[in-house]
Amino acid sequence: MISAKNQFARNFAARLNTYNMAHSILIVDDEQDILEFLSYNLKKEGFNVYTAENGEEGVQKAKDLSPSLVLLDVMMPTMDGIEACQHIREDQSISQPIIAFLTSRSEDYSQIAGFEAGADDYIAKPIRPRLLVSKVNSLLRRNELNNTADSSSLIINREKFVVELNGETIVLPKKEFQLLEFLVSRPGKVFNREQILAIVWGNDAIVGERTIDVHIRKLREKLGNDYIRTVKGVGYTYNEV
Amino acid sequence: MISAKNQFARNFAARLNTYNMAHSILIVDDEQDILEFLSYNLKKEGFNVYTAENGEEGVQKAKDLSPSLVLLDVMMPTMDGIEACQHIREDQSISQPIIAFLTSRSEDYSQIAGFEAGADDYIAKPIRPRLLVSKVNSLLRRNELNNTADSSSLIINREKFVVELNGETIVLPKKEFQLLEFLVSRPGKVFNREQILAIVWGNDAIVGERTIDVHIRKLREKLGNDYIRTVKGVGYTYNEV
DNA sequence: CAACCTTAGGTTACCTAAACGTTAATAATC
DNA sequence: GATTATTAACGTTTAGGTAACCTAAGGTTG
Repeated sequence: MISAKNQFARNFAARLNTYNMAHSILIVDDEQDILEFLSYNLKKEGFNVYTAENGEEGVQKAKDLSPSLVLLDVMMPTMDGIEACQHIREDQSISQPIIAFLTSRSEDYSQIAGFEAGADDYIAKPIRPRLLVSKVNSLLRRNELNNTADSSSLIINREKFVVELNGETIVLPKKEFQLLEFLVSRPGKVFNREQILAIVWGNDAIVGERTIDVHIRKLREKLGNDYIRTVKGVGYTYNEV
Repeated sequence: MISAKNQFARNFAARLNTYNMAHSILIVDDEQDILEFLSYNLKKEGFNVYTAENGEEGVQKAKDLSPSLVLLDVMMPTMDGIEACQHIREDQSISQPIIAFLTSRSEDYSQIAGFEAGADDYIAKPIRPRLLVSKVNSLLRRNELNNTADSSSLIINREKFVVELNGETIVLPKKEFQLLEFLVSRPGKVFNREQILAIVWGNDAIVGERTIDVHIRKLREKLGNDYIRTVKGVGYTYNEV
């Protein structure tokens, strides 16, 4: 039997997927067999996969195809991954994708340089398919929440793990951050307690009813009372002021 | 209207200027065919390439042309590479370039002597074009990173494994330095333990969880408590004060 | 329409365990 | 042999959870 929590979590995830209609991923690597290996594994998961064989081509395709995620090999001829990453990050006409590097061990400089160049994460070679897929999913999921969050004066900065409200930076503990992130993911939508528990606390977590209230209260304490509205008997919703 | 391709071409060219074309490289070697081979491959990448056929000429051209990088053959008549390197390093009127030696395999002594003379790296013969290019890029990038005096008062000197904080020079052991270097690569970004381990310790290293904490503590001991922020359950981040 | 309940959520203070900090001793490295 | 890295053991902090109680909204009843 599927629990109500599980059910909701799956529905919610499904809906997120529908919105972006099968994410597209661009893989940039000069080695043909790695391209094929990654392609195969990601296509199997239902992603739209594109490939490029060097940095230059990668930047061009990032521009043309607007992928959600770019997997960049560091070592490449013509234009290496770090340079390509810089180009992508600096080009305003490119709808900024998530960028993850593919690195072999002992590429000391390049790894740090990679983050400095604006990468979000890295994936270490040799690549294990399962880990790849789970990492890719987690990266993409993070992006969905990010994208919907910047319409108001409240900016959720997942990278820095802080919230910016009217120019003021607020540091939040993990759970409070996640709860706010979830509510903000759909401004105006009222989430019931069951849904909040399923997403923020996880399908299996068993916490009391008051727990949510307390976290809501702490958020209100920090943000002001106007952002999170209680709909009695239904749930909570985030509203722009 | 400007086509996407045109647009890209212009952006791309502009960036080549910033990243590559600004760099000039001086190659010093007595063998004509090696000069040509290296020249060809580096010119193809858009670098400004100059050549010299012995140490004396190399020092002179380093002075006249102010290259960003000098590739020095070790074994040369008239004045060998190590001597030339010393001359370049000692001459205050030369805007100090990055110096890399070209060495044949198992010239162990010369490599050590080379570093003593002030070299930054060495490149082993026989030289593979791809590796050459990526190494050259990496060296030039390292230099750029070095010169990028961060907006804050913390300056990382990768050469000397030293950090300058408010004018004060702090000597850091390797691991502490690497950890700090990594965190500073993206001020504000919260790195989780997995990422820290992978980049600073290497993909395969298996060290205990407390190891990171201890190094963080040592850094805080030396820098003060305000620079590295803990995000409980998430990771660490470097923040300018 | 008072007075009374009922219900859902708000508030506070407190407890606990996980996560992190610290120290010192040992191992590795240079 | 000295410096640096790692580990283990223990101390500390704090985020997260809970219980107990409070309050407000709204419904019910005489």
